[in-house]
Amino acid sequence: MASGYNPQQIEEKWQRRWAEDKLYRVTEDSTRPKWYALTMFPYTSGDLHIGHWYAVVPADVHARFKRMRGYNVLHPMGFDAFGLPAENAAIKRGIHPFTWTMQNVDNMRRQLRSIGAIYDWSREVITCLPEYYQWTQWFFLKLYQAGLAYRDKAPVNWCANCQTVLANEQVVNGFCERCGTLVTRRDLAQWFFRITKYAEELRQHDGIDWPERIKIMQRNWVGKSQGAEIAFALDHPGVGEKEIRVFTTRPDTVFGVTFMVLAPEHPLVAELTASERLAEVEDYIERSRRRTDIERLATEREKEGVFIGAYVTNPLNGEKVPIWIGDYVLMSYGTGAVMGVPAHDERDFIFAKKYKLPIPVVIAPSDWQGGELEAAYTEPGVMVNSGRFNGLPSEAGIDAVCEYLEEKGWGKRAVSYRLRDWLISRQRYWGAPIPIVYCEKCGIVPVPEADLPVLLPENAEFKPTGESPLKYCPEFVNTTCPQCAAPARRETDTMDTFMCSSWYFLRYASPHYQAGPFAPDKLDYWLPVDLYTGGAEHAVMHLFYARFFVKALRDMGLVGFGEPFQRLFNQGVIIVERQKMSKSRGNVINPDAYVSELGADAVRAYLMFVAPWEQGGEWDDSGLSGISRWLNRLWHLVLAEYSPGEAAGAEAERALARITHQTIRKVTGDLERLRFNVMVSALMELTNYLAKVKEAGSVNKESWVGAIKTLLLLLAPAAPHLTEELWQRLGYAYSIHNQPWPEWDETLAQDEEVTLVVQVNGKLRDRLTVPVSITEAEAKELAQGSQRVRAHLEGKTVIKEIYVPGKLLNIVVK
RNA sequence: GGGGGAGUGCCGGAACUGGCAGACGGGCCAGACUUAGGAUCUGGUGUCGCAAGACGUGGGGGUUCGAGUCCCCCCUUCCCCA
Repeated sequence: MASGYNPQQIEEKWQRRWAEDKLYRVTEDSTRPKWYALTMFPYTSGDLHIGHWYAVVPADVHARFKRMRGYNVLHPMGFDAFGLPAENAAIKRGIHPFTWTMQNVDNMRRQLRSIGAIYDWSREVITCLPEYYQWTQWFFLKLYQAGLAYRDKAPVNWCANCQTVLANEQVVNGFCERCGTLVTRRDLAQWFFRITKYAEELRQHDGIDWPERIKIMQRNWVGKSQGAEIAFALDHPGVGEKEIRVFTTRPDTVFGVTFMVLAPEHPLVAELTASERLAEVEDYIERSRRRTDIERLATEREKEGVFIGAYVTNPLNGEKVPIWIGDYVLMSYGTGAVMGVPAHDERDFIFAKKYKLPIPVVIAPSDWQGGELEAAYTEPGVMVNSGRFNGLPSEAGIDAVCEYLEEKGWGKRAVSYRLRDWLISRQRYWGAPIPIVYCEKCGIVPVPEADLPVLLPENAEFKPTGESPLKYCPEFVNTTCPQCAAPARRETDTMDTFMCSSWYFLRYASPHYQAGPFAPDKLDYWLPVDLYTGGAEHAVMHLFYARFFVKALRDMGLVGFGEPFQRLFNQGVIIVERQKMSKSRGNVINPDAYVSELGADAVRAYLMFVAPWEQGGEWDDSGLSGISRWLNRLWHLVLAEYSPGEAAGAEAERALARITHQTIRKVTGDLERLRFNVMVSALMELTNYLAKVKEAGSVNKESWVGAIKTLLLLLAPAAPHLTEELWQRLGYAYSIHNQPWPEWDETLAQDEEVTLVVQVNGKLRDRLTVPVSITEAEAKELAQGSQRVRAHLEGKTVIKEIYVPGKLLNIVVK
């Protein structure tokens, strides 16, 4: 009798052997179709928990399946290694971010190896190494040259006491984390990428296979609205500006404007404020500085504002409109000014009620009697009190008003996006330095490509200031101007880490290429990514930035495609005790103990089985032991001596072939559609069936051997170590992972008999086992012969009979 | 407030384009083998009912010969945006 299943031994053994043989080493091969399967690379946080496994294992199973189906599969792995936690570790524990990060990489790489995936480790990328971030900086320069990178002022969190910039997480309830001083917002010159240039294209997802909800989220993120930009005339002594422009989606309501609201930081506020209002206005501006944008926009918050004592004129009706400031208007959206139409906008309605501003109706509800409104009416209606437009339906009015505005030169049709440019400056150490030099004479000077990388100095001081530590590193800051050689200063901010992950999938094609970020021929072979999998939390940020990057590179002629990820799939989340796993909750499941006790193969199979991949589910030890039992049973079944019994015969052999081929068909389809849970259950069913066959000895040796072989091949992607071991023990040639995927024969998979359901008035009355070839007439006759069916037909007239071939007969009676 | 999911036995979940609800696994119950069992094997397991049968996929309505599946309303819950 064979020895027992011992995953500890065989898993390590095969992992070593595969590595020695370079079994999963990938090179370009024009004779096979390529398949680029990418899993989002992990952040180097320290340990892989079971959630990481959940992201990684089914992706590996699918990649292995593709490999067996004859594809040349690239399935790489790497590490997203820059970012704040490394710097916090430096501050808290006095360990250098590089050391901390690389220790984590070592540990995570070890854990990832224990999974037994087909990663080609020679292609690993680590974003914090100079050989990588040199190209991150190179891309910055390319974007700068293309006019897609620019410097502008943007607000940051500022602590007046510490005299420093704070990161968002250092602001606790609006106060400085350390000294408790109220945090205000202050403008700082920072770098932006002009992602808004691609707003329209980023809304479209033509030709790519992405989940509908991710596409919707991205469209909402871009936030396109159509409407008009309208100039309200300004005539204010001593002010050069002659108009204030507002964007509105409702030009049909312009006759109902009774006030205008500017963002408190609007540049005209200082000039327009009447002296007697000054104190109140300044006080209001000061208070709104302390609020975050999210607070300012919160719908449940009371809308507040202050009249500044100035007016504009409504071009359509010539009325004087008082100017207010209100912090629910943001400078960064639209023009930083909105028109107030209280009768037809909820926020404006509340605002007008509070400050007793008039609320004239200009869009009449169908049942309107001319009275006052109880609440804002935002639906379509008929235009009233609107001069020449009276009587027009409001939907048609939008167009008519636009037409008129354009004719008179008072405004124009316009599109407004919610999307803002991407702020990439971080006042942090652990990131790729922005390759820019500031020179007294030459101004902003990009670092020449030949001088890359701009290395992060090792000896930076980590003060928990929130300000870039590079600022206090003279060897780094002080340099010479690349243009005029005069003394100059380096940019001390580093780049947002989303920048590193916006192009890493390009690097895997040629990770050691030194003449550029990628070798063009290799890129052409592998890209775009065929299947990209990862968590849905990256729906907007990472996936959005990566798409922007690729589109920008396409327009520079650097890549030949406009979408990086052909198909996107989001797996669900593994939860523990009904809660999301997190370090702070202390409910993180580390897979190492399970791997050493039950084996990686059992953990792999369990994660596939626990729930549909896109859904995720609860981690449950007892479910895992069920899988372990199955693999054990399978092990003994495969290695057991098989001897046909006296009852062995052709019918049972046909039945076994049928089940086997049906299983091939099912498993193939399930893997193709990433339905791993049902794939595993199909393999369990086949195992159970084989156990019965074995017990009965009902087939000849050849049939048995063939079925076992198929079972192993079908299981190989899911349980690579176990199947490799059994494959070898059965005497087949190494490696099972180089075998072609089994094909099914549709004829053999065909059922000979089916269960015909007989219903009377839609209620199940009998089940008949009939040959598949049964005709409608035969089926009806058989049904009539059924005692149980007849009982329900007695004394009734048959009105109609519905027959679904091979499935069902429904007799409708009265 | 807007957008998107999800509600099926005791539990995780099956059910392809409407056609046998509950596959597979866990748990539980009974039995076998055992010095022992958190091992292994066999059988059972939606609810009510002795049975025939009736009921049953969050609730209510609808379409249909037939609805877990399609349509409308409602409830619960999760995620994203505000």
